[in-house]
Amino acid sequence: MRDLMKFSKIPTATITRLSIYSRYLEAMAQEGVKIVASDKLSQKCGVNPAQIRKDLAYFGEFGIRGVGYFVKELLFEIRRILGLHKIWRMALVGMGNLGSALLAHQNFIRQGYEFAVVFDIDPGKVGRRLPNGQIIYHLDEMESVIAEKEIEIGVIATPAAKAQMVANRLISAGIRAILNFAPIQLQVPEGLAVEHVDFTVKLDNLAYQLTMANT
Amino acid sequence: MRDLMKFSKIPTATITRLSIYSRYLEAMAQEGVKIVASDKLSQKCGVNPAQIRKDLAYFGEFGIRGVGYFVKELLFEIRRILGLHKIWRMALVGMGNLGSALLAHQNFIRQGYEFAVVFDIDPGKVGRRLPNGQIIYHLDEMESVIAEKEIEIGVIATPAAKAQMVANRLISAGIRAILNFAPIQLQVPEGLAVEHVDFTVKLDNLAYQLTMANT
DNA sequence: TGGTGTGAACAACTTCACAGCG
DNA sequence: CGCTGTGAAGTTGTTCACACCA
Repeated sequence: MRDLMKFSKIPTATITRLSIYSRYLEAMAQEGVKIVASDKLSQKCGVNPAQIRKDLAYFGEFGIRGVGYFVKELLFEIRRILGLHKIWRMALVGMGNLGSALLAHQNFIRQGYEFAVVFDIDPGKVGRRLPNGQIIYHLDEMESVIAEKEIEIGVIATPAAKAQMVANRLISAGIRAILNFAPIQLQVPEGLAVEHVDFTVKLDNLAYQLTMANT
Repeated sequence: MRDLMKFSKIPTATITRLSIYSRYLEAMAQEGVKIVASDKLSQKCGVNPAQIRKDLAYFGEFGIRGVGYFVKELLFEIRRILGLHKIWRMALVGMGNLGSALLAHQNFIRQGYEFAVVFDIDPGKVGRRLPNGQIIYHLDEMESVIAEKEIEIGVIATPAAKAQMVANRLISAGIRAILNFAPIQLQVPEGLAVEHVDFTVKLDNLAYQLTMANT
């Protein structure tokens, strides 16, 4: 981390790729691979080797010329860049099918994330205790619970119709980032971090590609 | 649809945005809104109005100068462009938590998609009949079932370790497109359509943004 | 020797600005 | 008059090609 000026103009795509690199570096580290060159990583990730080197160069000089990168060291650096030297505390909102699926995804902690609280609005669910130990809180308790448990990331897994309302409440409760699974574009104040996971859009892309292929 | 040459160079981002436009047009159509201008749609979607007009212009002239676009007509055109004038038959592979969540997502049919078959490998699940009427087939029956039921899109909702194997089998069974929820970059032959839904990457983006915001 | 780090060329996408038309 | 459709300008991201160094 040398020149902070650099950080302002780093492409989002670079961060996304760093995340992908880290995944393969993790696998390699586990297999006992010590050193990797950008060409090798390129094959695994489907990213141009020059792109990989440029992505890394934004943050420092991690490689050795004529050799490559030390797997463990590079993994450590990327995780540090991404901010994964700590556990991020998340709130899950919406205990439907998707919510359950997310909770069950137990690699989270290893990767640096945990669902510290769960919210729902259904009286039949509120108050129940989940296998992992969490209690389901009512939406109305959000403000106090989020402050108390020091939650930083809100995950919206509600129907689309409720998502904006939930986002508003998360924001006024002091959340700083939102991962949105509902199929709407959230309106949020400047500076708040939002990411959107939307597989219906991806399906439409596939439908388009298949349709075009037949032309 | 005038000049087919145009179609070769349409940005993926354009298709993704068309999908988003269609969502808001649907909402407007339901509310009885007859006409919309690119400025209005821009506010809803968070896309520059010139961008919207340019996206549409790839495919024809759908608007009226000085007026805007007829909501229903534009929606129809976009759905035609995306290939949603038919129901796409999909195979779900992996009946874990995520698989269940996907099956429960019942807007699919209205949007132009249906899970026509479900596969798993767990003997405790294979043969069971799901609420929607589908039987869970074993992976080994994939080749025949996919041909018989004329499946075009495969949806991978298995653990990462199995995803490549499943993809290979889907491909040799004749599938033409894959929606992959497993956190690995699939290796597939040229020309096969693949989309990847990966929320851990999105989380890493949020972690990075939060970390940077504190610098 | 062989692979990194990087300026310079290139390619892709977005926004501007305004002509043109209903 | 107002909003579309679009060339031209601007911006951003990617790839090349090679100097440089372990």
